[in-house]
Amino acid sequence: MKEGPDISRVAALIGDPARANILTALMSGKALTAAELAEEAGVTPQTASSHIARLAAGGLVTTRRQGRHKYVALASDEVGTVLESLIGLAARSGHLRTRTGPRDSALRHARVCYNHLAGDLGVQVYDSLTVRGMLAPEGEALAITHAGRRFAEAFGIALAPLERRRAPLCRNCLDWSARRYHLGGALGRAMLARMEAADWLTRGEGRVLTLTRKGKAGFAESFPG
Amino acid sequence: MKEGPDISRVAALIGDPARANILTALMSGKALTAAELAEEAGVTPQTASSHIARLAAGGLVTTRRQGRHKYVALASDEVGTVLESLIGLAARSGHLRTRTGPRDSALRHARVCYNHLAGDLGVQVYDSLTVRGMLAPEGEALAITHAGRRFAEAFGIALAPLERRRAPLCRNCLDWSARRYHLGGALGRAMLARMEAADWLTRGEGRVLTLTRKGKAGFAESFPG
DNA sequence: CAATTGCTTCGATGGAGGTCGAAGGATGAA
DNA sequence: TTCATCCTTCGACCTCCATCGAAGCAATTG
Repeated sequence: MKEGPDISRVAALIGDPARANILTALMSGKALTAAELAEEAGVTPQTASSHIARLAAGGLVTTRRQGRHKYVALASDEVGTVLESLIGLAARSGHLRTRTGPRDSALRHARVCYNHLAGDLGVQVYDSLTVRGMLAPEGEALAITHAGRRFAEAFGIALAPLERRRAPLCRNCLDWSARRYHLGGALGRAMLARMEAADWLTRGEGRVLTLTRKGKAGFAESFPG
Repeated sequence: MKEGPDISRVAALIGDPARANILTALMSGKALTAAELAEEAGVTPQTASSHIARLAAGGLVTTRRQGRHKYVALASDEVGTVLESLIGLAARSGHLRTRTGPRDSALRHARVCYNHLAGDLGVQVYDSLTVRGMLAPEGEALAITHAGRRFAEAFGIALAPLERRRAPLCRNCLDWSARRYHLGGALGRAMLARMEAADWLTRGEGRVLTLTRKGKAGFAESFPG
């Protein structure tokens, strides 16, 4: 009937609430077991099993058996990118959930977005780096400056191995809660890993990140407003 | 149950084949009437009317009455971007349609992708500009060089007004048919408009573009391999 | 070897929604 | 006004599929 790839199949996969919850939970970047995903999605293990099988058949997730556990993860960065762009579009179109849970405010403050830092804290980092000339946004694109490279190395991040990969080093990532940009890409992931290693942040339930006392001081010093 | 914008609602809207066809047809950038969309989607006018109402309620399209016609268009560039990224994901995940129509090969050669040039011809332009140092890709980002600015102005494109807009000037757009990048963004749109004005290309059925004799010579001269 | 845990398959149920025929506006043309 | 065209609403049908109970398989534990 029409030409091109069948976009509706992929969209229909994401279009079920239970599957969307599963995919959203996987955006933390961690591999989760089928039982955990069932809990996240609010369905029974049987139902989750069927959904996971569909997502895997559709190429959106990969599964790996380990003992009697089945670990599920997003199939690629591209899937995560598509999900984030859908979240952005949904937020702008006013498709907010009717029920906002108690974790909501904590999520707005600091959360994981495919292994990089998002939320108000992520926006603060982005703004601080941009104002001080470490990052150079050009439209939707984002480049790192020489000053930014020095800063990253001083922060404990080796840029060279990150740049050898095909994935972009810096990427503007649109924050659905703040409607502002935060730092994605390989550098964003490396920075979050560094912050976790330095005990600035601890992972809470789901995608929530909690700021430690040490982190509070560290952010104020390294990323002044 | 979960936090954040409701991604599944938007995805479910795109997830119906008829609606996906409608949205894909609108990616030409033109506003189409309800009857035309019904034809494109392969459903009756009643069904199309219902789908259009849902898409409008979901914020994906805008409608405008003009006489007894109802013109439908994508609501924003962001919707087009999400659709393209979904097309890319679908193509990589192997969700190709079972039936490939006769227009398929023409589409692979040259087509409209949200008002800029895509297909083999679009990739040729992109590669030619990149090799000759007019465009500077950095990861997923894309910048225009000084040489590129001179080239664009000589091609009859005033860059200043384009840069005042918030939308990016250059954007890498992933081609589902060639799996390579072509030039999107404001500059991509301006170049296609210029090519059409110069009678290099004519719009065929749907998103198909046909190369004229004049255009054949023009491409060979302006965008040598 | 049980017993327990984690996942999957099968079958039945129920609901959501896509589809079109028929009829009813709404707009413009003759 | 009358007609034709375009779109919409209503109602009925029907398919698809999400969901869960029950049972079965697989792997670890005692």
